[in-house]
Order: sequence, then C-alpha cells, then structure tokens
Amino acid sequence: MRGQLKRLGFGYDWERELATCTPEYYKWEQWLFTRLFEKGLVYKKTAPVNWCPNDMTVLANEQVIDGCCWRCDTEVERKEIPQYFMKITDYAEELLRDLDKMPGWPEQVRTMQKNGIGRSKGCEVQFGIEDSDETLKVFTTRPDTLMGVTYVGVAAEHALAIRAAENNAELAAFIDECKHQETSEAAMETMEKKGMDTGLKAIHPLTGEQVPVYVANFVLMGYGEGAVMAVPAHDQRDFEFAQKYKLPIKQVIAAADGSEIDMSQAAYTEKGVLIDSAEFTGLSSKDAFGAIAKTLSETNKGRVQVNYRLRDWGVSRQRYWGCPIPMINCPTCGEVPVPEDQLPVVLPEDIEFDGVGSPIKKMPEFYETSCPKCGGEAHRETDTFDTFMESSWYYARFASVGHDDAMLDERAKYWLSVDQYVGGIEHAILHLLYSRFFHKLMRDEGLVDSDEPFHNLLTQGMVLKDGSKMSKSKGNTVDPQELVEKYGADTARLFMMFAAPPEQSLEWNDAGVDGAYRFLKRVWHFAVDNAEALHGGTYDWSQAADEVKKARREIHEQLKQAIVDFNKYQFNTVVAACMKMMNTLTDSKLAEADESSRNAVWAEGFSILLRLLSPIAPHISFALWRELGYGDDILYASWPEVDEAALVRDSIELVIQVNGKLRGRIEVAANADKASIEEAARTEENVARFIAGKDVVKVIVVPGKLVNIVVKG
RNA sequence: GGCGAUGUGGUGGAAUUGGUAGACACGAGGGAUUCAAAAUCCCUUGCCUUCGGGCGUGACGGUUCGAGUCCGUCCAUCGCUACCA
Repeated sequence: MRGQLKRLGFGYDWERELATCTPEYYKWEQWLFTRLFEKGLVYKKTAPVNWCPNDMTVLANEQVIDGCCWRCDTEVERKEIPQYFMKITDYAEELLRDLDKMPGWPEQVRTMQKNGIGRSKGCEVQFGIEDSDETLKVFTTRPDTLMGVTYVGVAAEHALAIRAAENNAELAAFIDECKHQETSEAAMETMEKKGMDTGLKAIHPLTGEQVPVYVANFVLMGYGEGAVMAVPAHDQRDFEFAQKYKLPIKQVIAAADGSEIDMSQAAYTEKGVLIDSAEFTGLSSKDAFGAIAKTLSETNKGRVQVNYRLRDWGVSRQRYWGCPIPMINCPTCGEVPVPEDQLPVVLPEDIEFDGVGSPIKKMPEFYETSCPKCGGEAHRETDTFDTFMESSWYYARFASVGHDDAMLDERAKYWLSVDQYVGGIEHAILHLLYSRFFHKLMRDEGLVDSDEPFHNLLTQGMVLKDGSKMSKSKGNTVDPQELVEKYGADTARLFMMFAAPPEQSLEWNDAGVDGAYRFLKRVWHFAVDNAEALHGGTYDWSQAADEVKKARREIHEQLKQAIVDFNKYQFNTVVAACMKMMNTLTDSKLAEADESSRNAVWAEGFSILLRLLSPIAPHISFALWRELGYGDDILYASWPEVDEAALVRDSIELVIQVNGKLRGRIEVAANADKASIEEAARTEENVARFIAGKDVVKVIVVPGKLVNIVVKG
C-alpha cells in the first residue's frame, strides 16, 4: 500500500503516518472519553440492537436482510441492552449554527447536516392519565392542532405500555411483536403502521376530555418523549392510523384562504386558521402556537421546547475488534472510568475465536479487575468503541504525531483547521458531523483553538463497480497497480483525472486509458523531436506572423480557462486544456510558420503546458522541464500567468439567430458599434432569406456573442 | 418512508453569468505509411433529410427574444438513513 502510493507519486509526509488501531493512538480517545464522562457528557442507558437469537450475536443494520440474519436467516429480534452514549445533542445548536460560517463546504453537505440535526421548535405537552397521578409527556411541532387530538400513541417500551400489558395478554403479545422489528430508520418508516388500545385514557390538557392511549409501533422511545399526540385531521400518519382503527378525525384547521378542504382521502397538513378550538378559534396557526403554548405554560401542562432529530451518539459496540471502552462496572460504585495512569486499556490480541460473540467477553483475565474507587471486585466493560471514534480526530493527531504526553500538543493549534479535506460524499452526515463534534470537544478541553476541523471540504463522488459502491466487503474493488505497471504512474494519474470531475460518481472503466497514454507520448515526442527549437527566449510578439499570434492567443485562452478549472478542482477540463494546447502547438500551419516566431511560441506554450501538467503527471513534467533547460526543478517554477495582451482580437465572429435559431455567422471588427453589427447581421445571405417579407420586431445584440433578430409574420 | 444528488451522442464527459449543445477524449468507419503488423499521421462520426432544412440535453408543462442551465409536476438511477468502515 505504502509502496503503491509512493509509486503513484503522492507527496505524503510518511513521518506522520499513524495507525488508529494501535494503543498509542486509541489511548487518547480513551483518555478523552473518561474526561467527558467526568464532565457529564457521557452516560449509560439501554438502547435497542438487532439480535440474532441463533448466532447469539448483535447485528449491524446492513447485516439484517428482510428482518432476518444475513448468515443463518433466523428472524432478528430487537433487544434492549445498556450502552454508552455521548451527548452530541448538547452541541446540536452549535453544530447547526456554525454551518452558516462554513463557506468552504459544499451547500449540499451543509443542507444534509442541517436536515440530519433536524432542529424543530415545538411544545412539550402533558396529558393526565385517568384514575392515576401519572402524566404522559408528548412532544409536538404543531401545538396549534392540539384541540384536534383524538388519541395518543406511546412506544412499546414506554412505562405506561408495559404497565398496561401486565394484565392484558393480548397487549403483551403486541408489545412483544414490536420487539421483533428492525431498528434501522428505513425499516421503521416503511413497515406497516400498527397499534393497539391500552385501555388507558389520557386527559386532554385543555379540554379535560378523555382520549384513548394506543401503543404504536412507529413511536420511537429514543425521540422526544417516547409518546406522540395524534391529530388525524392534520397529520398523514395519524390519519391513516385513525382510519385503520376507526378513531375519530376532528378538523381544527381550515385553509387560510377559505377554500374547501376534502378530508375524505388525506389529512390537511398545511398551516391555516383554527376552527372549532374554543377560545383559540379564529387564530392563525402561527398565533395559535404562541397562545396555546402560553396557556399550557400557565397551567403547568407544557412549555415551548426545541427538539432535534439528532440523537445522542451511541458509541458501544458488542464487537471484538476495536478500542475497548475504558470503563469499569462496579457493583457498589456503578460506572467508574479507568484512571488516567492505567490507560490505555489494551485490546488483548492473543485470543481464541469460537465464532460466537466477542472473545473478550469470555476472558476473565481481561474483564476481572478491581474498582478504582472502592477497591472491590469489579468488571471491565467488554464493549468496544464505534470505529467512528477513531476517524473523528485522526486529522488532528497528524499534527501532533509522536507526542506521548498528551492527546495533542501545540502543533495542533498551529496547523488546524485543515485547509482542505477530501472525503467521499457518503460521509456527508455521520463522519463529518462526528468530526465536527470531536473538534468542539477537543476545543473545550483546550487542545485546539479553532471551532471547526475542516476549512474547505471537497466531497468526492464514489467510484462504482458493476453499478454499486466499491467496497472491500463486496469484493468489487479495482487496484490501480495494473495500470501503473502497464502504462506508468503518470498515465494512470492523468487518466483518472480526465475521467470525470471529482465530485461526480463514476462507473469504473479503463477504456480510454490508451488516449491518456497517447497524449503523454505525444508530449514526450514533441519535446524530444524539437528540443533545439524549444529553447525559446524573449520575443517581440507584435512582429509575429498571424498564425503565430493565433496560436499564442489560443494558448493563453486555454491557460485562462485551465486556471479557473484548477481553482474549481475540475481536473478533467484542465487535462482537456492541456490536450488542446498540444493540438495548438502541433498544428501543421504553425509548424510551417516563420521559424523564429514559431520557436518562440513553441517554447512559451510548452513551458506553460508542462507547468499545468506537473500536478497531474509529475514525473514526465519534471524530466522534460529539466531536459529542455527551463529550470532545475519544476516544483519550484512559478505558476504560469495569462498575458492579457495575447488575448486581444482584431475581429470577432458573431452568431446570428432568427427567432432564437442559428441562421448564420458574421465576422466583425472587435470594436464594431451596435448599428453596424445589426446591419451586417441583416444582410448576411442566409439570414436575409429568413427575414425577407417579415416584420422585424426586435433585435437583441449580445456583445461578443450573438445577434438575435425577432421577426413576425 | 425521509434527506441529498444525478440523468446530455455508441462510451467518459464539456458548455464562468440564461446566449453557437456535444469541447477534449474513447470507440467506430475510411485513408496514408508498411512485404505484413504494431506504432504513428490525416479525414469522417448526434439523429432524420426531399440537402432548403427539421429534430435533439430523462418525461410533460411554464417563464423568456433565447432554456442543458430558471420554475412546477412526474419518472428512473445512486448515496445516506445513526451497528459496513
């Protein structure tokens, strides 16, 4: 791998190489984790995982196929187990706000992050429970529809549901069924929406009316309060649920413009004007939000609340390979972080696999320990960290590599933020959000002094093979080694840069590599065949022949475009510009032009070409640059500059349209006035034919581009 | 289901701002060179055509003198969706 990267000519600083699976690296994320635990930014709670009862193992979402285990096809269960969470939600507001201060990130990624964080302003509303002192809290973004509530839904794991099921076998069975659902968001959203009446009655906080409490499989324990108020008239999911279970639908919002609403087929989810809502009737949705929130607040039945779609980051993995979570579970003291002087907790690698679960869970010599607080017998945590933990801060460690005394040293403050980060678009939300979170955590530890990790972001498209993303697990990867061996590194690089702009995904296909190879051969042969002529020197261009002036103009036009494209990281068109330059330089008319001016434009053009090409095909550019005596090392050559004087034209070609359709072309002086351009356009032979006998309504002249003659009749 | 993207010749793709659609290549066809081949060089190459021109950027509408580009609706494909890394 290292050899291959070197051979491709990448200029990495290998002294900074690090491996995130070494204890020297992961020690510091263990250290940070224990610090965060002490700050209250880490906590433990139960959360669901996909469990295969046959393999006795936890499955990743992608290992669950149609609700069954990928290996043994057993139906997967949802299991609640205790896991560690990091309070990313404490930073949700900042993570959202700072997105507006990141112009170096693609709009697309910022939008995805905004949606991922999913800030929503709403109300927490408390319902009473009939014949009970308990209250049921729900979160809603539409308190204006509160008067339209006809039932409430609770998650299967909700305390009320579990209690109600104690004396209700049917309900217990339904809750059990909910436990067999997959945990992925996609599965949750596409499954059939089901529910069951608990028999409990909730008391509406404003009217005091009783509404039924349903257990619903689509209500998530982990979001909001694990309960929802249902307004079938104004929420599509509630509407479908109400129709299915014959629950009442009560309209409380009318269209603001007074138009009729047909509610036989679908809910009316727009905002509007309240109707049939007691003292709130007649208010707009917006005003009702405030009014209802105020009433709830005054009666202690609710308050305005901001909620996020973003959930706290569950970092526990029941897998072997990974960084051990540096915690000790003590029967007396509870969760206790491993003291700093005992870090790192090293993952034992002399283990035996029996294929069932993580081996360290069966290794007393690993998990048996004493509590750092009370000294009593205790067990080490045997879960490992989510691997996103490692990838969330490696960029910072590059700046402090080799420093053994701390996670980061002063060098990190000097180098960060990263000027240019490059990563696949598939990481647009998770990896980039976690890295941003980590950066802020490290900042609050005083380790870095910037707010964001990556100043500029380029999101690469994916290279696909056989229509899907290349991945080691799918085995559809392509090794560039073959190309390098057959054609050399420069051809491989040029070909890959030429294939497509980097943001775009691309189906891998090496047809076309011959073209890249041919081009570099042409460059090489041109230099070798014309070595004497390419030495150049200064030249008075005003004396040059027309062919030479034209060639020079083209070269500088191509250079101008190439610089624009380079700045956009659009390397495919930079390569195209280089190819065009080569075509200009080898044009047969130019070859026959006066030798001294021709040699001058050859030398100037070729030196520009080599410098443009050097980041893409460094080896050939380096060799030819030195061979032709342009300088010692092309890496230290100045970047080529456009000579505006070379771009000046005496005459320009204009396109003539009639009613927007191309009908002719005219050559006019570059400084021609509008009237003479119009006259020339009208008299052009083909154009005249198309406007003959018609009324000219309008003539549009776009300077330097075209003339459009609008005719009628 | 939600969110984000993408859709242009046989193929990869190009088209700063709404202004000549198909740059630059690949492939294909024809020619030159060669005993022959490889390599190289030259020409042609969106579709249709009565050779005037007509059509054409996923589909259907709209705005505009002018739309690949802006707006609306729809279709298809890809990515992410919190335990793949």
